[in-house]
Parts: sequence; structure tokens; C-alpha cells
Amino acid sequence: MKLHGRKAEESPDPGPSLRAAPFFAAVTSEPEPLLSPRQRQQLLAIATRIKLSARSVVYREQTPAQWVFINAEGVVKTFKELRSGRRCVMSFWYPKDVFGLASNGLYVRTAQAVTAVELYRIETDVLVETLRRDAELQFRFLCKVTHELRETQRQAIIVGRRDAVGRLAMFIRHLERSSQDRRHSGDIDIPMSRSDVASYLGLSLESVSRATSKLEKRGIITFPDRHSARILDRQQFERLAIPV
Amino acid sequence: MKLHGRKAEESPDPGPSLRAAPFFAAVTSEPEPLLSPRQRQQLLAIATRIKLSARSVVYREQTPAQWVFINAEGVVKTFKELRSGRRCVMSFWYPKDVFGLASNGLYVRTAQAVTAVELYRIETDVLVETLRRDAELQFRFLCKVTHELRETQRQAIIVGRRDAVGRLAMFIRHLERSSQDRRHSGDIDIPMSRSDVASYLGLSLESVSRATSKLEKRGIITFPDRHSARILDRQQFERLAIPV
DNA sequence: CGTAGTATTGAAACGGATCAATATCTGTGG
DNA sequence: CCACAGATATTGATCCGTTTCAATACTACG
Repeated sequence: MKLHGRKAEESPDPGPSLRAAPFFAAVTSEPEPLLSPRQRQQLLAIATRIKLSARSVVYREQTPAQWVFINAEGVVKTFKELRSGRRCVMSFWYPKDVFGLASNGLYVRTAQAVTAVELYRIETDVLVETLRRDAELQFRFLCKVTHELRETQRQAIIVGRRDAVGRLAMFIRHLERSSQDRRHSGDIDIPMSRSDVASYLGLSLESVSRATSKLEKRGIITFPDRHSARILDRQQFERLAIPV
Repeated sequence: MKLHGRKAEESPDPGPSLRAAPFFAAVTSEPEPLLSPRQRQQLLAIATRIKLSARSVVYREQTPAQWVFINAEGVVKTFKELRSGRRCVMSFWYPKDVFGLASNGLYVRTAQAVTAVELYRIETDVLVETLRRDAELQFRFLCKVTHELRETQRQAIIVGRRDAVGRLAMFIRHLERSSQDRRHSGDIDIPMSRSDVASYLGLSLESVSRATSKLEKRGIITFPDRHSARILDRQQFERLAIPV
């Protein structure tokens, strides 16, 4: 459901949370790798919660990485601007995702809000010091980054496919999963533009458009509007969405 | 240069080391994010050094992740086997790289030695416990994993290009960088097969072959043999190797 | 309600995949 | 050390799908 209203005023902010598959081992039997309430409070103490409207630039590539961000609400994209003007979208960040980790003190990509967003912002060096003092909290971050690593590898697999329809199917399946918490109807929310999808999948805008048409004509998916999708033929869909 | 001979007998093994770009901030002014001698000893204490011949399988996907590995010598690849028989090579691991981090206690890919290799092998749960106790050591791992994340993103960008020659150029430039330490001549070492290169780049074997031909015909690179390359026209090469 | 950005659809061309034939390399055993 | 066999790599010809260019339709926002 949409978090309607400013409940924040009534009940205090529980603080940032992270989402990740258990990292090293399920052996230690931790079904929940999320942050403990204490850890969330700990992060909250050093974080600032900010609101940005859609299309705001959170930071630009090659600028000093002052803050690390944890998404609380909405979707952010990070991309690399190529000289041809082409934008190469590297990732979409959902609630509970961490982004803005620097390399050599500089941001690597540009981050921009896709929808209106709410973010926790933490001074990079404050976070570093906190993590260095608290191994348990740091371990959550390690899990999270490892999780991101897998997601990125998965994306590399998607882009490795040559057929446009298959790539789009994989992307929609991915969307379906990452938005599972906030799905109201059976519809999958597609917060980003076709153009964003295209540059994430390494396709032209036209190819994405044609791929959606094909999925609709084959009766596999219907697109009630440009920002939502509903799967009609689950079996066919899954078959497409599995890497060849 | 090549670590010839069994020096290990004379001077004791200094232990595993990691390679990564500084993670959060250069602010803390650490030119060397590598492990300290003490940390290497610490890892050495819980690690076993093993030797494997070329083509040995280190582990298989979907099997319990008993160990984490740190590469000491040689090259390992990890790949995903698709049902069509196609192999999708996800990454190549060089000395100082960590691999074998599990998801839910299982390996995600299959790892296989490309050349003869020497690896440090650490029990997954022993490593986890060690990291949980030592925040400073864990921080090195966090840096390392973040570094891997960037590498993977970079690969996704490579695969996103549509021209075969450009992809190959980027790959060779990548090889040049990651093998900088152990380059003897000016030649770049290409330890893996053309077929491995192809499935890493998301191209057919034939396309890779044609791409090498083109690079040679244009006088940009010469391939003295199938496992080495020499850049003749640096300027043209760099122009190709930059993402469009 | 209009306008600028966004998306769809069509036609043509380019480039990589595939199929096929041949060449080269590698490692093994004579 | 050489010869052979299986794996690996190169090269050619054709096909198919994506890109590109272009024209039109839609949508969102002021």
C-alpha cells in the first residue's frame, strides 16, 4: 500500500532498513538479514531523512562522495552519461537499497530520482567510522553489498541475451519481485520510462516498444497503462524470462 | 615477475592478500587498502593453500558453500550453465581476488580453473566468525566486495555495447590492467580461450575471432599467439575501448 | 487546452548469429 | 621426438533481428 499520510509525526521513524539475501551462509540460520531495531536506531542517529521530487539529481558522477544514501521510499536510478549523449542506466534503487558508495572518494555514476523519493543521507566518513567500530552492523552492509553484486551479475546476464522480448520479460519479472512489498493489485508497477528501461536493457527505445507490443499481441502480458503490467499467461511468461 | 620456484619453503607464506580500489573515501587517505601483514597472518591461520591444475572444477553451482577462496596464483572463471548448453561466463578471478561468496549457503556459479592455480581456501563459517569479531579486517572485505561490484557494473557496460570490436577492445584493456603486476614483456597475457572470451562478452566465438582479425588488419593490435596481444596503435585502441 | 517530452509504428540497412568448411593448436601415446 | 586425434580457432555465406531514420500518436504538466 502507499504510505499515505505523515505517520512519521505520530510514531517515530524506525530508521533505515536494508534488504538482502543472507550472505555467507544460511548455516547460521538467519531468516532475517535485515537490521535489528537497535541497528536502525543507530543509523537513524547519524542519518538525515530528505525528500526529493521526481527527476531531482541526487549526486553527479565524479563529484566528491559526501554522503551515502539509503532509500526509504520511491525509486532512484543511477546512470553513466556517455559522450554520444547516450545514457547507460546501471541500476534502479528501491526502498531498503543502499547507494552512493564511492570509489576513491568520488561518486561513480549520476543518481537521479525516478519518482518522488525519501532518502536517508549519511555522511560517508561518519558511516565508515561507525562501521569500523561495529562489526555486526558492518556485517549487514557486507551482506547488502554482496547482494547487490549478485543483482548486478544478474543484470549482466539479462543484457547478454540478444532477443529483445526475452530481455524485457526478464526485466518485468525483476520488477515484479522487487516491488512485491508494495503491490496493491495484481499489477506490476513500472515506475520508470520506456526510455529508462531501454537504456537499462541495452536496447533502443523502439525495440522496447516493439517488445511490449509483441508480449501483448501474444497474450502474455497486458499493459493497462505505460506504468503498469499484468501477466496473463504465467507459464509462457516464465519460459521467456528464463535465460537461454 | 613470475614467482618461480618454491620460495614458500624458504620464506614463510605471507598469507592471502586482497586487491581493491579504496571503497568509501579517499578522505581517510589510504593509498593501500590491502591487508596488513598482521591481517594476512590472521587469514593464513584459518586458510589452507591448495593447488589445482588447469580445468579443475573448484565448486559447482547450487552446492553447499563450504569454503570461500582467495586466489593466490593463476586464473579462475565462474560461469552459469544454461539449459541450452550455452555457458555464460560471469567473471575471471585473478590473484588477490575473493570468490565463492554464497547466497543462502549455496554457490551461485560454477568455478573452474582456467590455468593451473593456487588458492587459499577458508571455511565459510570460520571466515564469517572471524570477520564478525574483527571490524577492521571485515572492512577490507567490504572494500573488496564493493570493488567487485564496480567491476561487474563495468562488465555490464561492456556487454551493453553492440559492436563486437569495441567489446573486445574493452576486454583487452581490462586484461591489460588486471595483469599489470605480472607482465614481463609489453605483451598482454590472455590466459583464457577465445570461447571463454566470447561467452564473457556475450558474443559468438566467430564474432570474437572476426573482431581479432579486424583489430589486426587495422594495425591496432597484433596477436603473436592466441594467448597474448600487443597494442600497436595506442590512440586508436583507446578510442575503441571507450564506451560509446 | 496547448505544448513539449514520451511512445508507437513502419521501412530500410547494418551487424552479429548461425551453419558449414577448413585450419591450427594441444596434449597424448607410440 | 614425432604423429595423430580431439579440441579450439579462423574464415566464408546467408539469415534474422535490432538499429536507425522518419512520421505520427499519445500523455503529462503547466
